[in-house]
Amino acid sequence: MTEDIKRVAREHLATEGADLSLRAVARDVGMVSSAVYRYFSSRDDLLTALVVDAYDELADAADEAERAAPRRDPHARWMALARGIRAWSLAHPHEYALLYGSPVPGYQAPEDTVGPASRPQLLLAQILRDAVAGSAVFPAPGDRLASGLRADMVTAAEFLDLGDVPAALVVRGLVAWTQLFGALSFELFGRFEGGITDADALFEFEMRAMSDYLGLRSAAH
Amino acid sequence: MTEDIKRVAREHLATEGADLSLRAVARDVGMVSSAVYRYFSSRDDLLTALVVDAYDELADAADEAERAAPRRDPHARWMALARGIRAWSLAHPHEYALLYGSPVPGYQAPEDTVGPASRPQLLLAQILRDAVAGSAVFPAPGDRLASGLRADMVTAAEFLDLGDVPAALVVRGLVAWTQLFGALSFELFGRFEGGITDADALFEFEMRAMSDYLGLRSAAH
DNA sequence: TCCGTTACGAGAGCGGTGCTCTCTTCTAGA
DNA sequence: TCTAGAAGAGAGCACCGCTCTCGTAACGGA
Repeated sequence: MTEDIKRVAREHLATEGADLSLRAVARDVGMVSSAVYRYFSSRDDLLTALVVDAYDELADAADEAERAAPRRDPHARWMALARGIRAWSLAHPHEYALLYGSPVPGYQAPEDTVGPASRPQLLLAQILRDAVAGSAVFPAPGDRLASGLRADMVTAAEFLDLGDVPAALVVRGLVAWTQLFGALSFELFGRFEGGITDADALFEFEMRAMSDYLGLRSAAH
Repeated sequence: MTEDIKRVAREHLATEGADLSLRAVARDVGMVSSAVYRYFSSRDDLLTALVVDAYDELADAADEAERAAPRRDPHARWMALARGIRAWSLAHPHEYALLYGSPVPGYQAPEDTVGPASRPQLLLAQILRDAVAGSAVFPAPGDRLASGLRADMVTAAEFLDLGDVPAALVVRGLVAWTQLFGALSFELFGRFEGGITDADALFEFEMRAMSDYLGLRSAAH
């Protein structure tokens, strides 16, 4: 039953967006609204369940896309990861907005979303780790990091299990990650409406630029 | 009266966020909800007015910050612009979400927002134009642009009145712009909660990286 | 001065929302 | 067979956006 409600809610999410109505979902399931509260303690609770599912779906899709790239080619893996994330996001714009858009008013993402939320980042972390281990990354220039920034990067490196990845590369990974989701947000939230017609080409350019910025080596690049 | 309503609505926006209630605004103004409809034909109409105002405020703040930087130092101007945009955004998180966050469900930004929406971008355009005119930019490497992407950049260059700025630099400007707003969205939408403590330092690093990427020359850089 | 027009606001009401409370029914286990 | 608990129904509360009607006050022209 819980799965039934989530399924219908996902459909509503896909068509109407984040302002899904618990009553409408209940109607579609064939229940009265109060009955839904047997399974979800509130509308936010239902939303949280969808958020967690969406993170997992995104991570699965990205993981699968990334796995198709040759293991020893970090550039190809990065591009595959980025394309995989974008493909899922374009196919699920409302879910994307839920995950990476403005926070739903009055909705505070609870603790149990941070685990799933970090899964996509772990995929990039793994690429960087493998690249460093396999010497498939050009040595990062000696960026001077402010002490607070360096400390944050060390913490992040521990959290993401980035063994030998230097802090200077970690922060560059964060820059690339920011670029990726900035690009997706621009595209999905309609900021390209007036002007950009070839969003595919722009995205490819951006991700290639980030690959260069990360210093990822590639067989054919 | 219209200004009165907008003022109160802005206050509500600052405290509650995008789900502002027309009735609550009316109460605070001292009117009954139906009276508000004399001034705004719908809640979306009121929201649009706030959006336009917010774009203008942001552009004004960014413009003022940018003007404080030396005219012939494009790096300093870019950093000042970025810092100005960030400062306004941190001071007005809900407005930022309204402008650059996920689209409000069921709300379609009407035509009259595209003008104000392009104002901030024009500030970057001016920096690039001056930098090229004053030879204060390292020649952009010969990035190969896909034909569709090149065409889009030419169109954008016309729209933004970028005279001699080459397409390869225009697209880099777009990359930097994307990075800027990606960073702000991450910060403002709470994606830094677990880990980043020195957001200032990270932002400085990112914007400096983008300045390098753009090839902006600086007296002391 | 009188009258008609117009702007402005109040009020009731419609259908929708999230959520709570109470009540009934149904089912599984002792 | 009896009982405890789960599951759903229904009514109701306070809120929402929005529409319609009505009263009032101000103003301009004859």
